[in-house]
Amino acid sequence: MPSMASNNSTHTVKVNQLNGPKADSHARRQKIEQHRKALPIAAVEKKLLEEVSKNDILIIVGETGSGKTTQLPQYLFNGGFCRNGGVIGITQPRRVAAVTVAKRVAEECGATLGQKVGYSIRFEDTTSSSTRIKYMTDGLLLREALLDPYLSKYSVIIVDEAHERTVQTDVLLGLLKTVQKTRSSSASDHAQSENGALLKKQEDVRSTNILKHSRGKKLPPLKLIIMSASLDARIFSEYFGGARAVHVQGRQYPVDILYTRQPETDYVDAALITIFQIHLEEGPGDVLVFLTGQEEIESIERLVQDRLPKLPESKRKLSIIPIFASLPSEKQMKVFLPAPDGFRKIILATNIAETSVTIPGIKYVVDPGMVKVRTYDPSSGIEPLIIVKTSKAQALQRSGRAGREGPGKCYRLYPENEFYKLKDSTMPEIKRCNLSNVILQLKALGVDDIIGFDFIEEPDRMAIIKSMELLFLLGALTDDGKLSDPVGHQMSRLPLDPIYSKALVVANQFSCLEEMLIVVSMLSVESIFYAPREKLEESRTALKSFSSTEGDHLTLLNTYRASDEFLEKSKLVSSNEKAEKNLRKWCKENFINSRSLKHARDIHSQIRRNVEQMGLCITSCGEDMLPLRRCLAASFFLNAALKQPDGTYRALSSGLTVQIHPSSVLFRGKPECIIFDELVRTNQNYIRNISVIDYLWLIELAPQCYALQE
DNA sequence: GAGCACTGC
Repeated sequence: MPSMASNNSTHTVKVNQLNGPKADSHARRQKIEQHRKALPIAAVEKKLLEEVSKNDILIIVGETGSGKTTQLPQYLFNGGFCRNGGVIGITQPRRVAAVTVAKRVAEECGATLGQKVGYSIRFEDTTSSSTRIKYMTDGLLLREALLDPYLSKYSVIIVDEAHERTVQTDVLLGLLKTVQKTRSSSASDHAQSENGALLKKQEDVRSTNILKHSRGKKLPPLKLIIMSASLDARIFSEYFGGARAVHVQGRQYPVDILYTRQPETDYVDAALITIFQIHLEEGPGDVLVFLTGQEEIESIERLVQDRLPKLPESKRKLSIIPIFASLPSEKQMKVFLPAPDGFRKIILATNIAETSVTIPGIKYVVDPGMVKVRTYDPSSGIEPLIIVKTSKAQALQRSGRAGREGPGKCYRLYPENEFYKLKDSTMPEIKRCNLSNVILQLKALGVDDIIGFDFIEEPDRMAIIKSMELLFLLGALTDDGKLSDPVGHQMSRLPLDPIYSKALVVANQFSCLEEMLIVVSMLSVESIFYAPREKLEESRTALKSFSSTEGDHLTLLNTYRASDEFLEKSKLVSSNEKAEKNLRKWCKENFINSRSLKHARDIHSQIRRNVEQMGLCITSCGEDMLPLRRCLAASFFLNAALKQPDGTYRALSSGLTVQIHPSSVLFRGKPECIIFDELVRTNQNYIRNISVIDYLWLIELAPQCYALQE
């Protein structure tokens, strides 16, 4: 291994001679350089460059703290991999990671963000024509592929965190495998061919390779680097034809793993006992407890508070901090604040603390070994959340949270032999989710044979068939399984659930695109309304001013319009910033989740641009909401339900007995025929976001599914 | 009369 001894130590002399802010920045640059050189990956810079030069595909297994995400792109840039204007693209599964890493790397390069180094995520693109190191989400790169099927601007693509195996990462790997083959083996005359022809042409490429080779300009080959933190690189290596894998050391403090002697019957109770045990017997340091959901977190919080007065006074200095995704962000921020003097922080977290949020100061981790996951039942289309045991990889990830700043301890609330019985890794998302969106995107990329597509791991056959069927019934696919024109093509361009895309594509014919843009934006975000138990009455009164007797979709429309009107008025008299702040206050008064509303506004402006680019005319139905409800029927027809004599409903496509969720404005109304947005299974089958329709509309607008019954 | 892990375009 080449030694990477410091080669510019002579600069140190100069630094001491400088004064003022310049000296500060110089000192800072030096500090950055020192930090970079001390990273484990720095020792293998030269070796890595050689490996990338020699191999078109390289798997890098980098442990936590190796520095791979920030350093490798810089090594490649300095190693000449951006010659001829090529861009190094690095994908991340999460937005925050793309943003924070890009900022850090820009600083390390001494560049302004958006110049040499930038990031691009949905709603936010900081890159420019001079950007050479581009961090982005993997979903965004997939979208880019729809416009540029050969990803021609990239000379290197690094897929980071591939071990997480998100749907987007898996699809991206399949796409990149083909893109790379095409770019290294064939002429680029397809580059000028129409979008979406990429994989369809793949067959021709193989058979008429030489012929194609002689025409057109050749695209430069694509270097592909897959980075994973899991110790097992085999699956990636095998997928890429026995690709070379290299290992980069990490830098983590040791974490003591402790197990229970016996299996615990009640992990919540066991967690509670462990919290107190750590607090009373262990030295200073904060505690991170992994729980499965909000309910568990709130119940443990109450239990700890209840027991606290029973402790000796000197031992009562515990600060309990809950964190989960739906918590308002200002409350989430509390995990980053230091506890009051002498207090120990006990952080009660969901999976959010496993990868998304890194909390400083954690010395102890309590891991009951359970996690809540979404599953998918292809036959009913329901995606229930269930509590299951974690995988070994997950348990390791959790315990690692205790060793970031110093040696730590992890308490696994199960016996050691149970650990060995756990699955090695979590089942990839693609094997347990609805595939309709994935299939629509692959079709748009020209993959006609979905079952024959080279997935790193094959999805369930039944799930593929069910999703194809849905797309066919929506009119996105033709009889022979090809993307339909224009409906399928238009739908694939929209970053939405296929049913929502369908609603937009047909809204034009109902002259209600303006309204439908708002409705699908509001449906696309987490719940807009919140009703805290202690203020149930107040929140209900607030909702009343927006509610419509015709259903929740119109209620969402009214809400959006009311908020928009408020914001516009506010902007007339205040600065934009002040107006946004006023809007947040307005949200609070009206029991609306302002984060969700902001998200809906962002989606709205994006999809409005999308439909304009498609050349659709944005029409409005004005005061008459009938066309809007008919349009909902024309797109949500698979989610239709009829009232039964006992007051429950029968979902027409699945035959399931369902109930209107109590949060719906139609909960008491009980109309004869309705369409709904989603079916959730808890104690019962509940349907949410519902609108009143006429059964005859279904026969008229969805004859492929409904006929007049004799 | 009910509660929902986490991401992403």
